[in-house]
Amino acid sequence: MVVKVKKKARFEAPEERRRQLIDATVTCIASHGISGTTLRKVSETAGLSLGLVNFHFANKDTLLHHTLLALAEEHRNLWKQRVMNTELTPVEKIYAIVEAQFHPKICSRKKLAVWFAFFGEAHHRKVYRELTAGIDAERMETCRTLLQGIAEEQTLFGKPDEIAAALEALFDGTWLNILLYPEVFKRAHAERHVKDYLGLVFARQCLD
Amino acid sequence: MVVKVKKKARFEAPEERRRQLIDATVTCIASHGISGTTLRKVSETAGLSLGLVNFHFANKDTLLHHTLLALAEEHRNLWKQRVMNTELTPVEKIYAIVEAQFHPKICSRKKLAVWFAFFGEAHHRKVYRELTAGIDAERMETCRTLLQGIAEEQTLFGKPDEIAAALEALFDGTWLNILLYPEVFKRAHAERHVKDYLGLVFARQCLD
Amino acid sequence: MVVKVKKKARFEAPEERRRQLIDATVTCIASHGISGTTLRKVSETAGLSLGLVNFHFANKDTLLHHTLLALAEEHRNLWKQRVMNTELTPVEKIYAIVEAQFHPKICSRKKLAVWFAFFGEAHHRKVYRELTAGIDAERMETCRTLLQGIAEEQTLFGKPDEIAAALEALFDGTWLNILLYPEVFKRAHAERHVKDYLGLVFARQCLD
Amino acid sequence: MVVKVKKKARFEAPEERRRQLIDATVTCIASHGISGTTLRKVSETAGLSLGLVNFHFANKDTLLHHTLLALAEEHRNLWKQRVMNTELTPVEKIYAIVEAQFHPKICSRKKLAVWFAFFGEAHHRKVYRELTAGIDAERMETCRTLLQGIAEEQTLFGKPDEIAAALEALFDGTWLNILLYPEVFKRAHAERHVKDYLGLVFARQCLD
DNA sequence: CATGAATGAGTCTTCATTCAT
DNA sequence: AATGAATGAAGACTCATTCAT
Repeated sequence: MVVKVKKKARFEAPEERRRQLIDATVTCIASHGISGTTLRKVSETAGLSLGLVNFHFANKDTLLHHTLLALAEEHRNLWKQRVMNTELTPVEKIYAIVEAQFHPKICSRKKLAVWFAFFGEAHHRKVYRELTAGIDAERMETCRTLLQGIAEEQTLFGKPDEIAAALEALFDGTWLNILLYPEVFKRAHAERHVKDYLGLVFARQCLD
Repeated sequence: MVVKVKKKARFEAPEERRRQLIDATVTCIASHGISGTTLRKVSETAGLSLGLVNFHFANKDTLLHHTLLALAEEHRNLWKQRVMNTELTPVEKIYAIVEAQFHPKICSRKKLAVWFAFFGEAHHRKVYRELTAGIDAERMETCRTLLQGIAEEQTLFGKPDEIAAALEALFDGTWLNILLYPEVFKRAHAERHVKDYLGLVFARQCLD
Repeated sequence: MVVKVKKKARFEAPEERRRQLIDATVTCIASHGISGTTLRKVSETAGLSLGLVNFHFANKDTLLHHTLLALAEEHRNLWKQRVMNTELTPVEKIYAIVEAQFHPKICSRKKLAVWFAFFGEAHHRKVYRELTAGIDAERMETCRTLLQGIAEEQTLFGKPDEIAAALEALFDGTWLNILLYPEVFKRAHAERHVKDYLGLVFARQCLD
Repeated sequence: MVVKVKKKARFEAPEERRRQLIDATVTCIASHGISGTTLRKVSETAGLSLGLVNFHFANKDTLLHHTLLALAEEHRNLWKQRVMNTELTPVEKIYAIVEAQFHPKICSRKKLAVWFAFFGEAHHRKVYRELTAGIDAERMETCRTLLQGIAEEQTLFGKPDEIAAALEALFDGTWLNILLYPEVFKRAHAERHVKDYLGLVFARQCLD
């Protein structure tokens, strides 16, 4: 005799469902890449039915779009909130941005994998640019402005523009190293390397 | 009466065929990513028949494998040959490695796209590691050794280990920026930023 | 505090609801065909909720069934009422049937589209037959009987049976032409053509 | 033990394959309508694999397109060839067109079902118009021209334009009746009715 | 009565791979 | 060696239907 088991998750708040699906998408992208992230795998990972994905997100692209946005906003919120803190000096704010970059919530291998999944295919790169170019530019501009302010106070080895650009490159490059060779490159190392670079730029060694 | 016209490219040297197919694969990955690179597209791009792809490469994975290897070896050959040059000082060798990294043959957007295609998906990342971890390690180790040698001669702001690691990160990070925002980040800028970093490390500013 | 705003159309008379849904179904079938008529589209067209459709009609087939019946009955009522009119001569009654066939309420492109939607698929053709074969036969039989009566009074060029059959064919064929090429074939033309045919049959030309 | 049965149909001439698939499509549309004609059913009906359909026809729409064209051309070839016959009088040519319309090869229920399948849905109606409006117009124009020629020789009850239009309507209407009520309406009856109509138009009865 | 989230079977389409020629 | 027709598994997406609220 067949006993109908009561399905677990019906009638959740819509926002909650979307969040569940986005989380599952992050997990899937991390494991299988974007093209290997099938809607079936996402639904299974989320413990929901296949059709539900398309009910809450018009199509796969929309789901990916929201997944990327969710990560981008989580990251921005983290460093923005720190930069807003009026008690910090400009130098401290820059360091805070570095720390946000390598914060465990942001710099988990799972999430790094998602970023690089978007970087890995021309189509998704375009989507990435459309969605987050602004956020990237905002962070870089923030750094540049802070550096400019610092430059008025102390010697800076390098132009603010170029230091900001190098910083972005270090952020991305260390992320990639962590993703590729996690046994060798750890979050703490990455943070250290970037801070060491800033140490050179802020010329503490020479000033002393 | 029907006369069978002889097809253009039959009975070419097998090595030539494989090279053609690998080039076509690079082009396809750059345009459509790995998952969007179908064997049909590769064969059409190469101007060859579909069956030929599976004839020369057991399967798609093997084709990708050889494509990655071809790029990795091209890159290694470039910097190795320069580092071998006994007329260069260690400092010059390091700069030569940087120049190789941003050489137009290596650092074209097409080829960058291929690298990041492999970085973008867990499965391909694994392949990448298996095939090129050695090459990456070799380059980093070479830098480290050179830096160690330099450290015996002059003040170095940073430990050779960490400078080598930061250098790798800068390489990858600048590549990514070039790939993502080609209008903003150019090869020449990238090279400049890395060299500026080395300038800080080699402490020229302070020494002078 | 949240105040639940009363939705516009709740607790309407059930018959009214069904009528709304049938009208929406007609509209949808005309635009998208039967298979393109989804319950969601019907509910949206009617401005009602999705669940309501299945509440008032057991399933899609039932909804289609009632939609067809509604059109068939509307048509029958129109010609029946005219044929009942005891003041008309048999010839006038036949003409009245023709006029009913091309009455704007019956012969709108929207409704023609629905008829031919049912004709277009074996399954729906079967449904059509089950529901309206009787109505079709009734109309044809009415014509035949009228023609038979007329034949006793005047020369008729053709047998009542066959004239009735030809009439049916003309009805359907002109409808199809209006549906297919509305710029070329208008309701008025169609009516004219059928009446011209009757003119030949009733042999006015020869009698005069 | 599993014995691999040799698959029957490999490497047929491409044109032959397309013909097989079109035939299967006609069969499927007749049984299940256009929306019920799945590529799987088509491939099974043809005894071929699913993927092959999309190999020979870019997509379902293209397959339908070619199916419709095949029927339309078969029909046109039949009446055209007869009208070309210089030994026939204009009246005989008109009758030949009628006979072509009800020729067993053209007027099989299977093929009628396909025509009305296209008539039954707005989207397919549009396709039908785009593909065969010219053929329809050509046939009607041919009739009109023939009738005009006849009118110069003998009394014609009706204007050539309108007779041609009525003829088209009779063609379509009788086809529909055959499709809907095959037990009642037979090909032979339909042909008879149309010829009777022409008999009235050509006014034999009155002339005698 | 009414709602709309949830389900899952079914459809079109793509594509790596095979293999007769 | 070379070709490209053929295969079938797998993916995105749709939709009738159910059902908790």
